[in-house]
Amino acid sequence: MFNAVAEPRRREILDLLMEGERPVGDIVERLELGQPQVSKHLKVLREVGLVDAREDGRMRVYRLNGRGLKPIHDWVSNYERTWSERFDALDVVLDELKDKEARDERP
Amino acid sequence: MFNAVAEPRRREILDLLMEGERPVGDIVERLELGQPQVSKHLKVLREVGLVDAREDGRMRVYRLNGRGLKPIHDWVSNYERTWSERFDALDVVLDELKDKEARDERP
DNA sequence: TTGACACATTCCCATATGGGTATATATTGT
DNA sequence: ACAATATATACCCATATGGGAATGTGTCAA
Repeated sequence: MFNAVAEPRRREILDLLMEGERPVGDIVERLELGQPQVSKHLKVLREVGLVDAREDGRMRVYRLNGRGLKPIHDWVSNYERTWSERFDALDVVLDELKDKEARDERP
Repeated sequence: MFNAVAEPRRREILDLLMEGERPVGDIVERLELGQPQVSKHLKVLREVGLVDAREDGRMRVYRLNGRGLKPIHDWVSNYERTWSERFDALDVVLDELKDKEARDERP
C-alpha cells in the first residue's frame, strides 16, 4: 500500500479526489493521461482501499477513502520526533491522549 | 523518495536505524539479507537523504536522518482529517501553531 | 435495435528493480 | 607485503510496472 502511493500519478489522483468525488473522465482530463492508464491506477487504489467507486449511470464516480492512509501516517509519525524538536515528551502525551479519545469515540 | 520508503526491506532498515547508528554488517545480520543487497538499499536511502554514512575504520556506520521523511509526513497529514474526526478546526489551529513555533526556532 | 458514450480489460513493449553471485576497493593486523 | 575483514560495485536474471493501442462491456438516447 505504500507502493500504491509511491506512484506520482496515483498521488495526483488522490490529491484530485480530495476536492471531491470525480468520474474517471474528469480525472483523465486533469491528469492529461490516457483513460486506460487512469483506470488501471484507480484499480490499484481500489485494491488497497484508498478509493471507493460508486456507479452513476454509465459512469463510475470515484471517492477518496483517506483512512487507508492511516498506516502510512502511523509509520511516519514514529519518525517525527527525529526532526521536530517540539515533539518532546509533552507532545507525545498529548498525541496519545488524542489517539485515545479518537478510539473511544469510534471503536 | 516515496519510492525509497515503498520497499519493505528499506523500511526495515530505517526502523532498525531508529535504535541508533549501525554498521552495514549489523544490518545484514538483523535483516537476514545478503550484504550486497543491504548495501544497495543503503545506497538508495542515501541518495534520497534518509540516511547518512560515517566512516569508522574499515566499516561504514549508517545513521538515520528522519527529517527526510517530513515531505511524506506533510503529504499524508493533508489527508488526516478525512479519517480523524477529532481533527477538527481547533486541532488544525493548534497544529499550525506548533508548526509555526518549530519554524521560528529552527529557521 | 442501433449507435454513441464511459469505462474496464487485454496485450505488447520498454524500463526499473530486487535478489544472487562474483569481484573490486579500502583498511586493519601480522 | 600479505591475509583477512568490511563494504561497494558490476553483472546477470526474473519479475513487476507504467504507458500505448486495441478491444470488450455495460448504459443511455433516439
